[in-house]
Amino acid sequence: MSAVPLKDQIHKLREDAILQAVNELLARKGYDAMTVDDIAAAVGLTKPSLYKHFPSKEALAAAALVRLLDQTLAATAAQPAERPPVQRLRELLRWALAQHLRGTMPLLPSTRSGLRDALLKNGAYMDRLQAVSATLMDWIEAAQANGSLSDTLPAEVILYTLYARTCDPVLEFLQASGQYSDTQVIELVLATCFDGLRPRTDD
Amino acid sequence: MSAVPLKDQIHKLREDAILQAVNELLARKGYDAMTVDDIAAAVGLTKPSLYKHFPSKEALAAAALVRLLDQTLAATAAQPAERPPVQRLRELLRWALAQHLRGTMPLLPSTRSGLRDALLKNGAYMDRLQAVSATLMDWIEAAQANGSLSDTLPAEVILYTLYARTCDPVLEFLQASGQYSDTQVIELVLATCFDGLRPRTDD
DNA sequence: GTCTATATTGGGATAGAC
DNA sequence: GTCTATCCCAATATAGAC
Repeated sequence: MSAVPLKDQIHKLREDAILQAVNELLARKGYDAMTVDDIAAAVGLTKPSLYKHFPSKEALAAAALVRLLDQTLAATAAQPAERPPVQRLRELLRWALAQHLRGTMPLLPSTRSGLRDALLKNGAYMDRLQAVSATLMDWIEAAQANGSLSDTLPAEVILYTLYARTCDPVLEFLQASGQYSDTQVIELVLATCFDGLRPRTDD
Repeated sequence: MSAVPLKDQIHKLREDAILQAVNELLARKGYDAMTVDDIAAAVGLTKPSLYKHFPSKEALAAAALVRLLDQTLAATAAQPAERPPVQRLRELLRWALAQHLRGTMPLLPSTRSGLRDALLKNGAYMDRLQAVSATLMDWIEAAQANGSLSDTLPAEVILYTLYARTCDPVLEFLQASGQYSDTQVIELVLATCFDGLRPRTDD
């Protein structure tokens, strides 16, 4: 157990604040529209100082997304093992939707952001994405096995669908309409995702 | 019946080809990453020539989206009136998803594209969006009334959900996985949208 | 490791010839 | 109404002083 030098702790805290700001900017403006000046202003630095911490805009965004995936991993680990798998999935999506509404969830998939190629080559990012996916796939297959998720859908279709809901524009539409509380928006999206648009005669 | 001058017909055809190219580029790269040079190259012109047809990049994108909404209106009008409303909605979504997979459906909502504000001030665009929405809302309410769509969901939540599915990243994920034909991808997304992820004990 | 000042490039838009 | 050549600004990135 070596003591962590105070200097490094401060350094870590500062970088964490930077990455948090990046995530919020990514959520609000997207990668292309977000400028490095935006980030610097948000965190109270100047551009060259930022470049002392991170070598490029891409690296900033990648590090911010890695941080987000770490938070996601923590959120999965926080799910009680005794909870039924479909409930764990539902709770995790609820958590992600809440992040989205709070403006701290950048639109992950966003195929056409120039960022995508860089992420695919980023080992730290891909490792964590793989880890999250593996956990979710376990839950999905368990839920299918016990009849609480459709087993006519391939598991990966369910996985992708859950990822996609995380950055569903419906959230912003409903929030912008001003007719629903954040909680109501989340429950509505959860309902359309798990129950579909057609009426349920069961349950 | 006044004859349309040949010159105007040619002009119309050329502008239509331009807008088609814009829609494909919007679908593939998104508004920010799409350059006016890209458009010019795709349609075999140079940049200044493009600017003779349209005054700005924003105007190009807006006109392309108006064209898309016109096609959407035509697709709604093509739905047989005797078909049940939920079937009309399903067919229309099927049509839109096919457009998306063919690479001709730009991601409409995309909140954070600088384009959004311009569109909100664009009368031609907003009129058509309003027209499409009005038709869909009629269908949705009719489907809720006859019990084929959930009436516990507000109609506008269903409307927004259908719009959102149109640019669902799940489509590209599944297509990229290479495991499914385009038809299968469409049917999978239709199923998750209308039936949800939980199993159906009915039907 | 922060700043001021600057290099450089990509890309939207235009001038002016034909 | 198409082209070549150019303007110009925004934004990434860096030099160099402190």
